[in-house]
Amino acid sequence: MARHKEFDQNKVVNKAMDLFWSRGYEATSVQELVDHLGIGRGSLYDTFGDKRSLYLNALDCYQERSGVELLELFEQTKSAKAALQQFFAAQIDTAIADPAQRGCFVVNTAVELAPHDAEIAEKVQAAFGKMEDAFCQLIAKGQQTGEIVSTQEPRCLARFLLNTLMGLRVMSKAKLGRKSLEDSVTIALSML
Amino acid sequence: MARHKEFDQNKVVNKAMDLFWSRGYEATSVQELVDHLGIGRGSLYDTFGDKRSLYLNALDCYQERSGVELLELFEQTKSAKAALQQFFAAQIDTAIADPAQRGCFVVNTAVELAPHDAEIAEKVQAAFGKMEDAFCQLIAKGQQTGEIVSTQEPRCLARFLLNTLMGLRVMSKAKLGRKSLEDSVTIALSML
DNA sequence: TTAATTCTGGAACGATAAGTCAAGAATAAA
DNA sequence: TTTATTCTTGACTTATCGTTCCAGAATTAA
Repeated sequence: MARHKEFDQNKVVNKAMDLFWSRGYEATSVQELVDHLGIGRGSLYDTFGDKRSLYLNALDCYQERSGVELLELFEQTKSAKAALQQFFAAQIDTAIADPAQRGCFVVNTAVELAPHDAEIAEKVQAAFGKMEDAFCQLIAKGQQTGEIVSTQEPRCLARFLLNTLMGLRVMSKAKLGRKSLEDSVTIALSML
Repeated sequence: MARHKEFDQNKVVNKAMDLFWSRGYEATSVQELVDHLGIGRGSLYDTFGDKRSLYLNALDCYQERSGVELLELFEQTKSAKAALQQFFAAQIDTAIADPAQRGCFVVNTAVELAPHDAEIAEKVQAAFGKMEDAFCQLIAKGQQTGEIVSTQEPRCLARFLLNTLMGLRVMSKAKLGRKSLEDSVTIALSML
């Protein structure tokens, strides 16, 4: 009866994520979105409702993506400790390599929007919770095999690691140099 | 020859800081500033130039304020370790008590503006550097008295603590509950 | 081919943005 | 008191904001 959408909704959300991620919510105008997404203004509003809903879509998209990364981290055959070391090293590499210093979309959202938007705050909390859980499982695994010290609760250590990660993602916004980030990670992981 | 300013410039900058701190740069309009500052639009532009310059003034004001806090931390007679514990505990209390979840103005600035504004990025770097230096001196002092382990370089430990603090200030944006923050701090400080 | 439906792009909307400016009030030196 | 200067106020400008709407192109079922 009717024609199909001419654009791939998933690709459009990914492009929107790029913009929101690098510029933030307020600093990104709908006009910029229209230009960058390659679809018309009307299509944007028909498909997503409004700017905020598009942002929520982009946020979900990001979380899905980083969820996959976490799953890979968790399921790899290496030791838990090595997996964590590799994970944090990759975080530093990514942060240093990004010329736009986008940091982490969830952290950016937490800082810019969470205090003023309850629905977004919930999403941010959920994202943090997921990461904490992943760390927690990995640590518990490492404690069972004995390669991670058992003097601390896995949950507490997971929170500590999550906190370290969030710190990293802030520091990487300010071009502090690789050494600063590595020092923090080295000491944090020596805790395990 | 001419009349004086009717308003106290310092107080006005402090009020501007309040607004920028809780809403961020982009989400704060000049009209809101005018309403909240209690001065006219013209006075604002005559005195500060533009919105961005007023923001820079507010940022300086904030750094000055937290610089004083750090100095007090450093100069108190207690042990270095106790001073750090007290400092982080106070950070948590402040974060939990703030209904607006403003977090840290420097962190907010780092996330929202530093990647797109070189001058602001420099200010943020300077602020981070100051904190790192303060931590470093305190740690060195603690290592001299033997109450802090000397197995790590003071500079590295300082970076680690700074990272922990930045993490805290992000986590506090998302209403994660006191326990999460305390777990992170407890483990981080057990490193010393 | 026709009719029903949906998508598209851009014009247009009212609201609000940041920033300017001029006119009058206030002040201090002469 | 006069005069020169500065401050304050709010209306104004220009541009852009997010959003709505519509006319026409595109598509598919009948």
